[in-house]
Amino acid sequence: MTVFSQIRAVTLREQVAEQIRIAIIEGRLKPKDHIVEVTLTEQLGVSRTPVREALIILERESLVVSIPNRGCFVRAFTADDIRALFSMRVTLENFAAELVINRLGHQDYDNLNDLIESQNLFIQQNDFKKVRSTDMAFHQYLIAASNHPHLIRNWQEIVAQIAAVLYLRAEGHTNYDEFLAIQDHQQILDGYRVHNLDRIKAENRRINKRVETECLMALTRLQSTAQS
Amino acid sequence: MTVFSQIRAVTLREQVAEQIRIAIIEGRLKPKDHIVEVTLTEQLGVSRTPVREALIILERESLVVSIPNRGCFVRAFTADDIRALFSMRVTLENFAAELVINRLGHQDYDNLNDLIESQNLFIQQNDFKKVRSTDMAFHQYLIAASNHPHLIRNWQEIVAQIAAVLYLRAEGHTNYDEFLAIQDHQQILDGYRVHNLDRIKAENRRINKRVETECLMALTRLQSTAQS
DNA sequence: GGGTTATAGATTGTATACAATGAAGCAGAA
DNA sequence: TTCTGCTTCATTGTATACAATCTATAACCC
Repeated sequence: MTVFSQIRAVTLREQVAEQIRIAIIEGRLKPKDHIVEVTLTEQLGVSRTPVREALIILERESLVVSIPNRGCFVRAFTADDIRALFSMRVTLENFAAELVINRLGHQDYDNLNDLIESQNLFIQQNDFKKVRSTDMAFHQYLIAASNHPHLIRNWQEIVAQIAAVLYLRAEGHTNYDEFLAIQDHQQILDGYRVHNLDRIKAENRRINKRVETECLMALTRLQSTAQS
Repeated sequence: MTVFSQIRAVTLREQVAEQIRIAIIEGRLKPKDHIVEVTLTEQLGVSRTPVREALIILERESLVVSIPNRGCFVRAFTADDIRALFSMRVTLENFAAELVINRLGHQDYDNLNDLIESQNLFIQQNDFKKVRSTDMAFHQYLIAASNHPHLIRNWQEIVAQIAAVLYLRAEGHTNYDEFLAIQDHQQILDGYRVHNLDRIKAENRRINKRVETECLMALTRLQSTAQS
């Protein structure tokens, strides 16, 4: 059918944006950090123009905050921000559920199940970077299946921001049960298998509430240690 | 209480973005139009840098499409795009309804009612520009009341895109009943007054479905005339 | 000392120059 | 004719220079 995949020119500004994005998500750039353009210029080996343009992109994604004539700062999330993020994520994922519940087939169920099993394996191997990405891939699969451009874009933005706060959980809430996520995903998959929309929605709410709580606890913990 | 309101420096790129945004929404820039940077440079009296940066912002808002080394083009909406826009708008407005239904008070009901009456007046005066902005203000009031940053941002993006296709309706579907919108708004307001969430959601679905249909009809009409 | 004003340094905002890319048209060969 | 390759031109991508702005520090006055 399709022999070749689309070729897309990738501009410098997008590469720069991706690098900064990853640095924020992985916590190498911390909240409130001042992002100085020339510093990135030197580290990335490009001129200021693509750096500036990348920062504009990231500002639109709410990963950085730009103050005119002052500069760019890594976004710091408040408790209210975290609550807003998760409430929006539930809204979007439940919308996705409505769209895809009658579109998924056996192949999809198998693919989703494979992701769950992979994640299980990675947990046992203590490879938490892959655990995170597989976890993400599970949710992304459902969102992508919606084929709804705005849903996909908005969800990705929200999730990137959540990822940026999740590193807080990793630092603060050191020892939480990774297998809970496995059970969560299985519950969701079962909901799709039996075409029970309400069950899926309830699961989404429950799961996101739990992760939200973990994030909030990590946040307060970090804030109290920052004061001392 | 607060004597002064916050002063916010406004950069050139934001002013440029706003001008282009309005031009697209008002239909002065038409879908598929090639936006050449130097042309805007001359018309706006600024250099290419802020123009470029403004175009990056608008690309993130999906009002223009940027192809590397080719340039920026005003977004052209397909039928699927329009359907996606309205389905997302319903999702967001229903989410807003959940958030604000128990927060609105008599003052809010009065404000919303004033907006409905103003719109009624503007219709009778045939001042359709004010009709549009008052219509928008009604919905915006409800969204803003949610105080949910992501909801507000996502909704504004969606609505800007809808506005960009609504001018199609104005051109294609010349004579539709402006008073329908008045009735719609009254239905929604009544729903809030009696705290009936399901009724509000159903109204939102119904209203957006109707406007979506009008947009789709206008789109097919314009496409058929474009061929001839 | 408390408070205001100058000054210096760093950083961002804007303008412009140069490099790279792609589209269109034309010429020539199969 | 139809395809290929070349050339030109318009336009975007990137780099850099200059202007405007802000922060902080120090000098100054009362």
